[in-house]
Amino acid sequence: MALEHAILVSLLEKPGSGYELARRFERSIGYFWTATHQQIYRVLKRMEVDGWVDVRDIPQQGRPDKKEYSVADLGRAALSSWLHDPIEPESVRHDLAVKIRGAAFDDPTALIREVERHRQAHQDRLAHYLAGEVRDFTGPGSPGASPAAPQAPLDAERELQHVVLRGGIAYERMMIDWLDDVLATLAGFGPSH
Amino acid sequence: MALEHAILVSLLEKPGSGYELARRFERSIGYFWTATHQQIYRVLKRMEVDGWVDVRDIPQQGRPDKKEYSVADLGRAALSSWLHDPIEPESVRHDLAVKIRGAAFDDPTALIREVERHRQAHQDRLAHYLAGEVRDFTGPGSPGASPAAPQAPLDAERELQHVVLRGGIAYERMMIDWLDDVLATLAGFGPSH
DNA sequence: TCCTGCTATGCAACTCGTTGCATAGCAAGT
DNA sequence: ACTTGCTATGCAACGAGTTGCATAGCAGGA
Repeated sequence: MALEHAILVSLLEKPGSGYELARRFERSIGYFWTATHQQIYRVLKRMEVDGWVDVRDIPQQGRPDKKEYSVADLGRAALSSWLHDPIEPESVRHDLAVKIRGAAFDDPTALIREVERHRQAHQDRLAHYLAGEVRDFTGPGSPGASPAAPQAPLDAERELQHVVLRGGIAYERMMIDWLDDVLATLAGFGPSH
Repeated sequence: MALEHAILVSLLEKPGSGYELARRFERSIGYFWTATHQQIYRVLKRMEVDGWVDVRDIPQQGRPDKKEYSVADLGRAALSSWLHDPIEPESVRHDLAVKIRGAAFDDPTALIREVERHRQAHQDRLAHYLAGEVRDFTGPGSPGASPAAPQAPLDAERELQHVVLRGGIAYERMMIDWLDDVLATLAGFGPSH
């Protein structure tokens, strides 16, 4: 299980409340690990009991109080130990691939709209990623860096976030290309024209 | 939930026992949908109760009897209805991406071996896919097809399996390229040399 | 002979993930 | 005045997935 680890990473990048975490899991880290607010609250509570995170009650005006969580030493240690543990090649769940194979036993052309919807979703996400890349990873510290600054361990966090984002971009591009391939294949069946 | 649908597709492609299904879920369809024998037996039993599949007891010699499942009309209908239902853009779980972002708060270079392991796993799977492609999707019926045969709806099953496999190939290639990018990024940190 | 490993099926316990619902104050639009 | 929507947290129930274990016969190697 790695939701707790994803939460630790997110809290290390920036402390925040369960609610804020839930929203990060709709963007950013959420593109690589999904979680609902329910899971997050439940796991945060357990992590608090286990001493992985510290809580601070923050009164707010005009809105409910929030509990700001930050990573405790025990949490850092737990993350470190997880990082040093090898993990298995992750398991995949592609509903769409199952549908495509299943379409052979139904009307293949009926899948076209569905595939087009997915293609659009990937296109949107790609645009989103690219915008984020321009926003967060161009400018100061990126191209050649200032000649004086050593740059080496300077911003590991930033560079690692960037390489993960590049992975997301590559993934979306591949999906769009593949879905085009799927559409071309589906178009080869039943002359709906 | 779609395990039942994945099972229906697999049984339509070829009837078989729970055990055989479990092994298919380690190869072939399993690259797009994972399941253990436990899940499969449990779900198969429910599908039998619901009348989605038919069972035939097949005595064997030298080994235990097996129950061969095949898809019943109700199952076909259930699959068809699922195929016509739109599904959400699938949720992803990339442990490795979480690890990479987490490495910023630990020793990034310690991840290199892990990433190399994953790269190797993807390389192996790619080789496996490519071998399967040559084996199953070259030769009779593929390149231009015989001029006499209409070919259009002739082998939808085969063509759809092929396009899914091409997706797997594209995915593995993308991952290998991305992991190279990750390795290059990690190598930019801590001079372990 | 014993141990390992394969086919073949299954139970029980547990954890993880999902869905529906509930509370509660404030802001902003109709 | 009413409704919608946002921040913020949480319970309860259920369904899905994982892990450990059990049975049972046969094949093959040490």
